[in-house]
Amino acid sequence: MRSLEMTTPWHEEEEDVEVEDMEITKHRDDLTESSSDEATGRKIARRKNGGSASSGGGSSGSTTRRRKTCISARERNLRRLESNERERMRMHSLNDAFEQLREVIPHIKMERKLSKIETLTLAKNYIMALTNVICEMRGEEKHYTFQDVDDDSAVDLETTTDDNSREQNNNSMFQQNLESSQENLMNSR
DNA sequence: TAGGCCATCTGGTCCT
DNA sequence: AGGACCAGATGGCCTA
Repeated sequence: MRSLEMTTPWHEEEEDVEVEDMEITKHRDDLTESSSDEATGRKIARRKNGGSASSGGGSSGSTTRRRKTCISARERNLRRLESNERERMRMHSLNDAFEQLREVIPHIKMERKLSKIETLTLAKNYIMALTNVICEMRGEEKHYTFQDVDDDSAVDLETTTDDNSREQNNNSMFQQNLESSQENLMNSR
């Protein structure tokens, strides 16, 4: 478990807290304007308007002031903002990867896109199905069995019966797809 | 309205 | 030292 003790919260610097809040808001304005992603801009805008965005630990509303550190509060703010931007970019690239994964996983089309946990679960099942096909082609025993929905998935705890049946459909679709492509492969030889 | 999912911020820790 | 990664917190949106 992480320690909730913060060593040097960035707002507990030599400058007044309120001044720093103003500055961080200004920087967020800049980032919002420079961002090409509208959704990102909206999210940041929301943060500006409403959310405190304070995480657990030191930012619990304390207005105590401390005098120390070799870098200025302004510099610290700037680094925080740069760090936020990098983190946003990192999460965007992660989401891009999820999107690419969604595109290559055969699944029953839904009106809504697959959630992240669904995407990972389907990907796992697809890999298992592919592994089974390889085993079959080698004349080995299948590694995995698809019985209903697997029991250790977080999805299973939260999904409805419809979702469960959809996942079963997806699994059987894996099998059908793989069997037909297996036949094609055999025929082409 | 509750719950699921998500984006973002944030500070701590790890890695180069 | 600085960036990447991680996990907790928060609040918005959507759906049943």
